Amino acid sequence: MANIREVANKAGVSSATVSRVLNNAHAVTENTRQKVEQAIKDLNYEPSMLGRNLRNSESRLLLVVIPNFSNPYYTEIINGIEDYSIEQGYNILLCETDSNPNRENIFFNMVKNKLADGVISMDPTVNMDKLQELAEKHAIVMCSEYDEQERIPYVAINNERAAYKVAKHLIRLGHEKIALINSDEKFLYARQRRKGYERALKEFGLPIKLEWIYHTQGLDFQDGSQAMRKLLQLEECPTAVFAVSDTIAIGALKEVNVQELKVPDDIALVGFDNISFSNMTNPTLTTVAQPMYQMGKTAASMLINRLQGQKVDSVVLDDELIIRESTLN
Amino acid sequence: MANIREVANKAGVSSATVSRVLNNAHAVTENTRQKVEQAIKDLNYEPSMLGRNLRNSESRLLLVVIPNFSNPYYTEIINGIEDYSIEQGYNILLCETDSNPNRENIFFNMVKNKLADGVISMDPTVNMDKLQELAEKHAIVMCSEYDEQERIPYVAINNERAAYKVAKHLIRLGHEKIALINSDEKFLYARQRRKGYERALKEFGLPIKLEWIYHTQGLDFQDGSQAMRKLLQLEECPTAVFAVSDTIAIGALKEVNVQELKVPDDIALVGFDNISFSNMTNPTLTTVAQPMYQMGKTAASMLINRLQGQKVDSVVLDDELIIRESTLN
DNA sequence: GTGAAAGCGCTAACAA
DNA sequence: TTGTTAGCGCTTTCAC
Repeated sequence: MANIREVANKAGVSSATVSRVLNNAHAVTENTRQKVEQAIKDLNYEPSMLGRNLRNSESRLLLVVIPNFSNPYYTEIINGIEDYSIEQGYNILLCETDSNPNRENIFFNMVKNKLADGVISMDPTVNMDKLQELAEKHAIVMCSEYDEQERIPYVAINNERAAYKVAKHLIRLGHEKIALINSDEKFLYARQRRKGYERALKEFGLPIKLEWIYHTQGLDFQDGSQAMRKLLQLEECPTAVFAVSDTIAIGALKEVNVQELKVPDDIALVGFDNISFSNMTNPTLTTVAQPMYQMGKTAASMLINRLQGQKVDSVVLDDELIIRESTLN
Repeated sequence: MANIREVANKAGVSSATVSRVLNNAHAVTENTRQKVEQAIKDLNYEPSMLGRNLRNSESRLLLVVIPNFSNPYYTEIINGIEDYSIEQGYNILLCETDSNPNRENIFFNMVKNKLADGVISMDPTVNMDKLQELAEKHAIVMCSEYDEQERIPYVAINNERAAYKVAKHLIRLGHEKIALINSDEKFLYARQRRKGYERALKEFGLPIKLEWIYHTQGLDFQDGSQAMRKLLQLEECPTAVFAVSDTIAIGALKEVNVQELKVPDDIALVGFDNISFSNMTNPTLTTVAQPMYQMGKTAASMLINRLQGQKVDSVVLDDELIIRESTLN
């Protein structure tokens, strides 16, 4: 692969001039420009990003950190991030931590090493202290999950309000025994959604029973199935279940089917995230849609603005309750 | 952020020695090593990948090209690729083409630009000629889909045989009217799976009816629903359907449910890929499991071996028919 | 408008 | 064992 000097030689100019042509600098005669462009074509030249990036000390690579590829929740967000980034001349490096601190370290080092310019973190299991430390010297934006002390700009929805809406929807349908399948409350979103759930129950004078609040280990289908199994074993069985993720809700739905009960007749069910599968289950799943693509785009634009020296503020977007068969009367 | 010279100054050695310490070269006294390591700590130094990569003219970044994030088929493969790559000190850059030639170009340019060392292509819509051209100067491995002329090493399963097994399974259950929901036969895997399907039918003396072979536009749920709708409108309705992807099969299942028919009683159904959702549907879906994680690992190891100058050969792995409720008698 | 030269941070060949 | 030096490919002053 040819380098810039070979192009310069071939065109009979200096490498500085070639560089000017490459970067659309104005101070180049039309004539020289054409000679250079011809040489570039002849030699099939492609400028090396490595050299350029070293010189400019930027990589134009953005790190996107997620806990896990297999949660479809992230895919639309990533689409949004990627579309915006590519449009702005950045590429994204998708990093899966598996909630493993070692892998997290590898990725953070890439930023310290200048292999990436900034980070969009969507990992709720992230070590906030380390992220915070990184944020002192590097551009970081959080998406979905965020730092409660708001030291790092984020884009998210109002989880408390969304959960409140879900619970209220169930109450209006006449349910009085409403269970919550929550994930680990070490996650901010989990604490917030629980708050919203409890606020609605209180507001309508319903008791909050601890045995109706189940905490899963993870967000896999099995976690949902297991949770539902436990809830169905209770003496006083709930008539409605709100799961804080669609994957959990789908696992729960499976368990209801296995036990030959019916959704929504025996048990109403609500999920969260509106992943594409939630519309393919039988019955289809009532859920909360986050504006995922928009969140991704917003996160990317915040990060890139930040890299360009602007100060950016956090953004809270609107969610939407999508009512489907799993909560129809 | 400190650079290597500052560390060298602080430790009272030359930058070459610091470099030796960083790269675990043996020719360093324990004493010097300690001084250097202390200086590194004191200055909070992290070596710049940019400088290192330029010098070594490698990026230790591998491009993984997929058509679309939202097909869960790819997630396990990517896990395999990523685990192996990280273990070998490479990182992966996940690239979604959306089957858009422009985006494909962007990614290929990253290789030409030295921003990535090699490519694992899983995109069946890839422009084979361009990929072939790239392969002349760069390390490329294909995964799942491959070049029929075998000019580029690949890892895949035997699609013809897998489809044959599926059709035979349905025939043994007594089905004689077996439809195929295939994707576009511009894809090699689609042509191969059709061949296997037809071979089984022929072998058992069943006619191949063109109206029972439906071609979808894409691999989304809707494509499956639409295909099933058409098949159910036929005068002579099939009693079994083989869909070449789980996403299609799940869409098809949805349509069967909508029409208030029963799987497997009215229609038996088989998918392909064993995505995690295929075990969550009601009924659960019979499908073909590709050894996805293994495929990913294999593809990564082939690529890295290639980068290290070895010659690599294509690999064909074994698949497995997973029989679940959608084809139970 | 163009070229010469310096330097981004690192490693490797060679010398000592 | 360690240091000196050159150079990876590019951009950007500063001259001219």
